[in-house]
Amino acid sequence: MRSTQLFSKTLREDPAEAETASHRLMLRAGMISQVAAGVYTSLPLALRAMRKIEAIIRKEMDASGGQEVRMPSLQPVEIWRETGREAGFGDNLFRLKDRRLRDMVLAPTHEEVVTSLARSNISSYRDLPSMVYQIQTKFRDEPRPRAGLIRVREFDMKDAYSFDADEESLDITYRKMLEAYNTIFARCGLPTLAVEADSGAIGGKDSHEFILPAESGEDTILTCSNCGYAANAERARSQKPPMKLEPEGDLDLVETQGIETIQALAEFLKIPSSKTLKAVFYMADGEMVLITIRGDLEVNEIKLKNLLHAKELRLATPEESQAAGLTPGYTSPIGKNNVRLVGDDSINLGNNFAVGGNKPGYHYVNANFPRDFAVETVGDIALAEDGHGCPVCGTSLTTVRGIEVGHVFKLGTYFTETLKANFLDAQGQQRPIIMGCYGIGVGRLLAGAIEQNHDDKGIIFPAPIAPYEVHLLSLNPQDPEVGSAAEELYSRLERAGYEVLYDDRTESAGVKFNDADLLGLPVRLVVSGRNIKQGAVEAKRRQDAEGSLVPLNEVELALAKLLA
RNA sequence: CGGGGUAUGGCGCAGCCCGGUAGCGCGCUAAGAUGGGGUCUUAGAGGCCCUCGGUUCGAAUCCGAGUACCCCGACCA
Repeated sequence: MRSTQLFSKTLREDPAEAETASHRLMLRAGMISQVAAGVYTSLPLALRAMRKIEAIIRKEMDASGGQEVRMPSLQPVEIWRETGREAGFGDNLFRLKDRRLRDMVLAPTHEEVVTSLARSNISSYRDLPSMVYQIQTKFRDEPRPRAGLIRVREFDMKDAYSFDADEESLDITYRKMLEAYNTIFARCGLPTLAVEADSGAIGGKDSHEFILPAESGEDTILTCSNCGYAANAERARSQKPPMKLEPEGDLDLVETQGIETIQALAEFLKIPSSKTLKAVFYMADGEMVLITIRGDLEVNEIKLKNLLHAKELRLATPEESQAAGLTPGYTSPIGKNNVRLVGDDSINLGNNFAVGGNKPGYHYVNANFPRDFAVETVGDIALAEDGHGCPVCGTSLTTVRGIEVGHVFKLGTYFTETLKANFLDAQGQQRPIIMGCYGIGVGRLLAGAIEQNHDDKGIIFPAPIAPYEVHLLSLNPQDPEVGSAAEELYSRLERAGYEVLYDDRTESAGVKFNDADLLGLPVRLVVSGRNIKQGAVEAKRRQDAEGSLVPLNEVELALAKLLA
């Protein structure tokens, strides 16, 4: 491709709206163009990179026994009602009406349709296991699209769905997919971390996310450098900092006028925050729940939601707390019987806690569980944090920020049961098919790749997903000698099958070098008067500081080395 | 949904406080010079100043109501 013909242009200045590196660079490089919040046009350079990612994905999915299909985005709302996910997705679901005023949705994912498909195509254990996948557009009305292609409302996703007869078979499929995913990301030149993840409201046993480490990422991961444990903070378990047990003291009420936060309480009483218990008020499916957790820990709402089997969970409003007789800053579970009481298991780690006095201006000291208060349920509902112990080996956990680029889960039989996708087993019994699903965000992976691979001058594309392999610059194409040498080299490389972006513009050398750095193609070839005099071109990899002169007739040899 | 911010040629911005019919840089067009890190000169083209309403002889500018986009949060009492 000649630069003079390329549809998009680079920008000399940073677009004002873009703060995240990948967003800024993709706009400047002329890869994407915004249409609305979270809605983008992919220009030729971005599309080529995405096609390369897709090709890698297809190859691995096919190799794992997947068969490509194409399901529609436009779907009747009824199947979403059947599975309960019309409500589940809520406002994230794009809705529209057709001309007969029937309710339709733009699909955010395809479990409903694929399960219906399985119902009509799979009837016997002989049809299992099997897997279909597609690379197709998803629509999700995200509350807050952000950072260019990182979080958008319309995006391409590879989604695969597996069908198995039993759990053992699903295990095999699942492990095969974990491997395929590792291969895909490795082949894209992108190191990812497979981490344990929350499987969401639908349930299912195992779930892993593939995280691309990046500072700008939205996910927080806890990892153990010793045993390799890695989990999303949403569900990570941890060994909470232990506290020495003391001889139990007598429960006592002390005056603490104006002391309303854990921090103030700890300072006032000259004790660590881990010697306090804090009370947090939630509404779980409309019911007030009082959470008690050690003062140095935070509530993990996802863990809490899972523990309570709640559909909807949110913090209680001040009015709701008031109505339940809970005094902000001074509440404890002691003597409470008008609300549900739930405790984090940290209430067992330590004793003689300071807790709210249940009247303004007072706190109890030496509160002990279960001597002084009861709770309906005790469970792990605390957020795992940097420095906590690894749940497997006890080593101190560290946190990493990252971008979720893939997610795999064992779905089990939720969809096949509600949509009655059964098969006949060898004994002639009807049983629900067991499903797994596996997604990769193509555009997000591209953005993540740039997030991870750039410097202050621009993108540094991993070779396997670069829009072109070679950036051929002709400095001063007006010069007949340079011009014809560059033209010859260009057509020679094209014929040899290289993907070349040929900067044939009559721009100054500086402009061309800067644009080449911005686009970040793996190898840059420079044809100039001074190189040609020596019968050579300069070859330089984007990530290297210096290039080297290569004789004209050895360019292919050099490229083979530099692109390896 | 809550908070903050922005909206003026393709991009980045000034002008607004103090109302008088729009300007700068980049990019674009043309010509010439230059030719290894955003080079220089000259001449041009390009704007319902987000929308609607109001005030006024007159509104990019003042007032009101919208809309869009960006950022933060959606979490501890």
